[in-house]
Amino acid sequence: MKIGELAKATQCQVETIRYYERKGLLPETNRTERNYRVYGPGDVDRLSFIRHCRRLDMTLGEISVLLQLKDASPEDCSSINNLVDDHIKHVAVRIQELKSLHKQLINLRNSCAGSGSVNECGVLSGLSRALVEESNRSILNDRLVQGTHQVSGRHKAA
Amino acid sequence: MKIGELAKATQCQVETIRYYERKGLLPETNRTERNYRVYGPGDVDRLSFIRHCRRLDMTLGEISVLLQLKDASPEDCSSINNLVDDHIKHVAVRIQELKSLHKQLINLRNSCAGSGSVNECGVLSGLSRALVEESNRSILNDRLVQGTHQVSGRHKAA
DNA sequence: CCTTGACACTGAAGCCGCTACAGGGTTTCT
DNA sequence: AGAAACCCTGTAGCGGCTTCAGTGTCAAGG
Repeated sequence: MKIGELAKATQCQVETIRYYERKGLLPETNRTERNYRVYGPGDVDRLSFIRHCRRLDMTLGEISVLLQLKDASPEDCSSINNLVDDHIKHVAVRIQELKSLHKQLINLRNSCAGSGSVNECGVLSGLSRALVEESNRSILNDRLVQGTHQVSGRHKAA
Repeated sequence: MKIGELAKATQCQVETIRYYERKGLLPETNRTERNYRVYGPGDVDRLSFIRHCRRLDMTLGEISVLLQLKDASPEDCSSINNLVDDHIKHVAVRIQELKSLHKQLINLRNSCAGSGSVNECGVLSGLSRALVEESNRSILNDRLVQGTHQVSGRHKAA
């Protein structure tokens, strides 16, 4: 099968496949006489695996490690489980951060009395002040949160 | 005051200040004879505002809009509130996505019986299959989640 | 047989919000 | 006077792609 067919089979964009190849997640394939990449069912499996991992928000680095463990088929699965456990922790931390953020934003929003002028509004002045509440200060503290906004490429395309 | 002092006053890195200037969030300042940027108290306010917004994970685009509204001081604050409301929605959506993700990961992790071989483990095979549960399928569906992993620059520095 | 359109290829640049570095000049302190 | 600490510009890097420019290939229809 050619790259376009693989793309359809895995719900993945053609460019993304080539990108994964460059990054070493997919092996370099055989080529046709005319230099087209040729894939087999094993490639569908491997790419599906990668995409599922990405959907679980693992980094390409983590996925790389998983693929190596998978390829090596070691005796026990503890290294895989450790990786997954770590990832679960990442996600849990992000959720806590975002919850704290959400709380702060709601507080901020509530500081607007109604439809008065900006000067009376409280939201802008709230933004001018440090508005970290006592609530979750220890978590959010001084760091930036990041990651609320989705990268939109896939959505536009799909 | 010079750029380093502004940086200290706002807990912001010097390079970030110059970056904001390039991006148009901070105006181009006066310069000394020797071409050093010179800032006043108004700049501290403006940069603090920007940093607080960033701490609330707004994009520079959103902050730009807020700054314009702030500068223009319109009659009512509804446009500001709308922006903040939208942002709150973004955050809420991200939290839901991450919760669903977390659930899926826990399920995946539980599919490992114990310390058997990888073949029996279930985690890898789970990753090979689509493992979106019925639970939150509508939300996560086919899209990538992203943003679990923090960009670490600031932490290293601080 | 020729054209049109869909597909394939490479390489480079763009997105976000910075960070970091190279390679200079200036100021401040000892 | 010399060293450390600051300032400047410009460029490249991070992740995970996307997009674009420019070219080549292939199957179907007129």
